[in-house]
Amino acid sequence: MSPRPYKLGQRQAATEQTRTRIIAAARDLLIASDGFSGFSIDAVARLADVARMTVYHQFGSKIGLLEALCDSLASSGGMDQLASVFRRPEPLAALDELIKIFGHFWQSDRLVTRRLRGLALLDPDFEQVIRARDERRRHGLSAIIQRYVEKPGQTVPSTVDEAVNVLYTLTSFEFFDTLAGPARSLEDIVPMVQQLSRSALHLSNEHNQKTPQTEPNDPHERTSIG
Amino acid sequence: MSPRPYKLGQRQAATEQTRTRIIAAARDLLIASDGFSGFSIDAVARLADVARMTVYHQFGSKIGLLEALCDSLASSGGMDQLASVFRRPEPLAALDELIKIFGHFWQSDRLVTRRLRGLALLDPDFEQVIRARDERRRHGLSAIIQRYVEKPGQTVPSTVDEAVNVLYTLTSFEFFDTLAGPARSLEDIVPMVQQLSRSALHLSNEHNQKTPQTEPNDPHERTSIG
DNA sequence: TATTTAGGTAGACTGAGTGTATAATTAATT
DNA sequence: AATTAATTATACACTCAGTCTACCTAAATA
Repeated sequence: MSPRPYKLGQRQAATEQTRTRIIAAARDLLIASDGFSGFSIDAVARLADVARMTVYHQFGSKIGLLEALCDSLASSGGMDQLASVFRRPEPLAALDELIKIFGHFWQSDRLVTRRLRGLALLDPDFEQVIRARDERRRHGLSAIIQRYVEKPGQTVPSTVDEAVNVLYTLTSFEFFDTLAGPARSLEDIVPMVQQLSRSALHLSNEHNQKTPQTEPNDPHERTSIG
Repeated sequence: MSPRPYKLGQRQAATEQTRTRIIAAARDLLIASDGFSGFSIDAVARLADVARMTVYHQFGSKIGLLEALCDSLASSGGMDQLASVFRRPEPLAALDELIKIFGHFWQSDRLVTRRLRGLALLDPDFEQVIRARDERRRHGLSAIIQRYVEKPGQTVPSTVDEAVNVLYTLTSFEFFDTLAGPARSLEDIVPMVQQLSRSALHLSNEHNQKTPQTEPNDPHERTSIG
């Protein structure tokens, strides 16, 4: 009755290869197929040359497969380089590099990422998968900005949260993707995002007090740095 | 054989009411249901208290129904107020008001809009519906910025396109939605977007020449307005 | 009033897709 | 040689989109 101990040794390699082949097929299908139609477990299995049941056996469900695809994209998209960002002593240089790294990441599988994020807007389960990863970016930005405000010590914590939130938005995939549009390469817009982020930081420093909800009818308000 | 001429008079009112009821049901279902699952023609028909065939008869397909929902949202979301924007003589005031109007629009049916835009990322047919509307916003921004640069006459057209593109991104639903997050009301972030847009405009004016692709290792680069 | 038109309905049907269950196959492990 | 786990083949229940046909009904027309 008691199950005999069993370690898969050589078999694990074959299993990993099967999983990799299925994930690659899922990625290819998301790129090739028109949108999300045409992306089915059946089509993935056919493209990966495995039985449909194997996909379910390895990933449990469609969402499970796409979650594994997310992991795969993060590994191959240079997300591991993020560790070097937090070793930089200068916060603004770290911010610039973080923007650059994420620019490359968003670009590396832009179509696939777009589809995955579209699905996250429609499926609450999958939304949590994406949100968890986004929150890691927010946490990284928070660490950078914390060190940034520690030097002059001029900003209150609530304003720090606001600044982090703006940077979080400016470094989102959606911002990169919309800004790049159909023509601009994502590498071309990295400097734009970097400059916008600097501007946002300066704005956060200026407005330690809440701006009153005035009518925006006066275009002559001072916006330059005093 | 030749069909007798037929004008629907009283019947048109009843038909309009049916369409309105179906669209309202679709909107409610997108809000209530978990994501996009649970949104089916059958569910919409049941909630609107019509036969499933009636939905197909009126809207042709699921995409057709959602396209009609887009029209309905634009009507009820205050998009008609955009006409007053372009009558403003001062471009920057017009920009501020455009941002304000879109802020209210994005907020008015935020969940529904999010689902619709998520679907647009997955379905190429529906993507064109959304893209066409977004391009109208770009066109409006372009008109404003054209008048803005006519006064000092300092910026070259290619830079105008870049400035319009940045403003297009800053006024996108995705930017508002990400910036607002779960806690901030969209009305609270309208001033942020307005200030970021001003900053982006100033950056566009400063950088008529392309910035070289340097390593972002120097955090002491001048970023203030000289 | 009789006829025509068109919106709305009912029901059946195809086709595709997800997810589950069960048993059989195969190869590595014990 | 027995066991374990991956993979497979097959069948099943269920949902959904979209199409088709026939029908009912009320308004419009002659």
